[in-house]
Amino acid sequence: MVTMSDVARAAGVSRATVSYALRGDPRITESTASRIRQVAADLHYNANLSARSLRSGRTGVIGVAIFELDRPYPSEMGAAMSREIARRGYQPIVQQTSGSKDDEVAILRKVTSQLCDGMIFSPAKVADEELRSLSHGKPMVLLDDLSPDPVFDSVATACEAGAQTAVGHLIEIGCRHIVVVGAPYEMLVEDRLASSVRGRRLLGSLRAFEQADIEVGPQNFFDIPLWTADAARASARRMLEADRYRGVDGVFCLTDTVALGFMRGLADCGVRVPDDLALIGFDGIAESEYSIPSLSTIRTNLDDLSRKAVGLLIDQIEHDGMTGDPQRLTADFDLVVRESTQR
Amino acid sequence: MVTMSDVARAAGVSRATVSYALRGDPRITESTASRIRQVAADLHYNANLSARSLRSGRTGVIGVAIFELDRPYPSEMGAAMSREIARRGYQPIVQQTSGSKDDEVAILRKVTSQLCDGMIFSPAKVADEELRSLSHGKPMVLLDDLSPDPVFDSVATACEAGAQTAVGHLIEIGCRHIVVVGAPYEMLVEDRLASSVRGRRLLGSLRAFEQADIEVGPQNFFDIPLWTADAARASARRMLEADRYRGVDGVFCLTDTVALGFMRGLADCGVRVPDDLALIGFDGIAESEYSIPSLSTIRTNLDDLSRKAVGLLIDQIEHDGMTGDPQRLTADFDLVVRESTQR
DNA sequence: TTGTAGGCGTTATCAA
DNA sequence: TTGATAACGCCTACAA
Repeated sequence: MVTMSDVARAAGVSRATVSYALRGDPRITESTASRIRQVAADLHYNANLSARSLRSGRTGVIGVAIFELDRPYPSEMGAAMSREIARRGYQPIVQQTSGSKDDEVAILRKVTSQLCDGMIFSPAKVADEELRSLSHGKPMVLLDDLSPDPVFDSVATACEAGAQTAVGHLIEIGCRHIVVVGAPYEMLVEDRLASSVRGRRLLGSLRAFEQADIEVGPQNFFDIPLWTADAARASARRMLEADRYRGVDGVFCLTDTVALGFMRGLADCGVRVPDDLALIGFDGIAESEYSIPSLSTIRTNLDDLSRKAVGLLIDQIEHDGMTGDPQRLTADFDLVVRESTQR
Repeated sequence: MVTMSDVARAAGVSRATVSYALRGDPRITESTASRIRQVAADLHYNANLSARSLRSGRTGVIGVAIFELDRPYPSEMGAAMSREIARRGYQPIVQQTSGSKDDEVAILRKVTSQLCDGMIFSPAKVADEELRSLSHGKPMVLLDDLSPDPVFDSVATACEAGAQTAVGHLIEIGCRHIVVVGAPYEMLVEDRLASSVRGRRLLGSLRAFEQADIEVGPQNFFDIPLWTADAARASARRMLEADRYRGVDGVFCLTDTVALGFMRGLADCGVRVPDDLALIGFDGIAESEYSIPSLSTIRTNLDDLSRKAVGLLIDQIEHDGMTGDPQRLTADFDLVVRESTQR
């Protein structure tokens, strides 16, 4: 390994001079500095991150922890975050939490507080208070943290407004019996506070029903065991066969992945979209554009989400922590109308 | 921050003893060790990775650099690698190279050689020799590195055998005019050595044609500008309108993403799959199971790929470098027959 | 404008 | 079985 001392020796200066020169400190003359840069390049010198970090407490790395790397929405989000982090001059690293609490904790302990100057984190299992102690004061921005008593800055997707728009769209194109797929009716009662993404999207749906003076009951909600394409596909038949859902002509799936799985399940049963039934999703994943039929959806603007999240985080990093109360921003979204709701 | 000294003081022992105890060194009595672990836990002590790494040269982190985080195949691969790395007791981090050479180089210089004990890397733009110097002797395993003169251990997808199986399947179900989408006919001549994934898949296709005594020409190959769903979708119409491809009844797309985009493009033109035209892809991404119609494909076994790649890498890490010549393994695959080739 | 020196938290080598 | 001590490579006051 070639160290700073090697560069210093080769350039005939001291280690300190090399350090200053490479970091662009103005006190070193340009001629000396450029000679040193040349020597460093010739020797393939690379500053040792561990040493620098040990000494300065900075690594220039920002971490992004997402749920599952192999699901479309989280991975598109991770990609957008990575691009924005790089654009802001930091090195992005991505990790998957797999939704297990142990993984979340391990990542926080080992990686965040060690390798990263800050972290963008989407907490699934770890509570806000625990996060605070795990973060050891390191800057952190949360995604879709809906806890009533936030500890960190956060950015949320527009769950309520988006869901309201989705269901509103179904109503507008003339659907008479609309079902929201992905959460049970009972949840409306239990989680009226809507401290989860599911709850928030449910709430937004309810708003749309209320606004159109549509009375809702269990027949307007259909739960599935997991938000996966598999579960959604299998569930479609169950819904079609249930008396309660007879005559459904419009479905809002709480995510695009669920929508695509559900659409596939409908195809398995010979139900045509949009002819027999209109379908809309939520997220705006890439596949929604290429599916047959293409899927209408509420598209979260991931560039906007990333800009907001990374912006908040870098503010914290560069100003030594949060200034004032935790902020909560919301990402832009738009309604994308495609074939699946074309009547 | 709570350091080792704090733990040592609180436990009434020296720093060295703490270090040994926490790392399970047998020379510390179990009673002392467990007392120290208790104290460390009480104080929420976390070993400082930078310091540990500076001193020992190990971080316990393995990096995975993939092309694009938001494309299905790379992201599924990243997820599988992450799981395998974690299973082997290391911390996985993932980075996207975006296919730009600068990004690849930056990641190698800043992250690999610094934060990671080793790296799994899929080189797009950087040549083997350059990699060697960038890696600074750090363990590395490459994916789909087909250079004739390998420098690193690598794992490849079964491009040739897979493509041969795919085209063979189309022939078997009775297709008479088969087109390979994703590379031009001319490439067959230019790249007979097949030092790229594209070339290898082309070569495999050719084998299948030869084996069935089918003469091939430009009418059996159709190039698209990029391996994206977008480009594939737009290209479908162009192919259907070209004289040369009149009467096509079977298509092998060089990746699933291309296949799904192409299928969408066929739908745009009113061509039905599989009735008018059978279609098969390559990779085995999750969406291929849920598309309408579902997509037949050559599925790369990502668990097998990960086990092989991570296995090779950890061998290098734990035995201080490669032993002997670079190895080249190949991942298992299987043919998955679905609706798109059901006749 | 450049050099000297001390220390960041850990691990490894000794010595006790 | 444990403890003192010297690195690891870099950064930064401070001295020259």
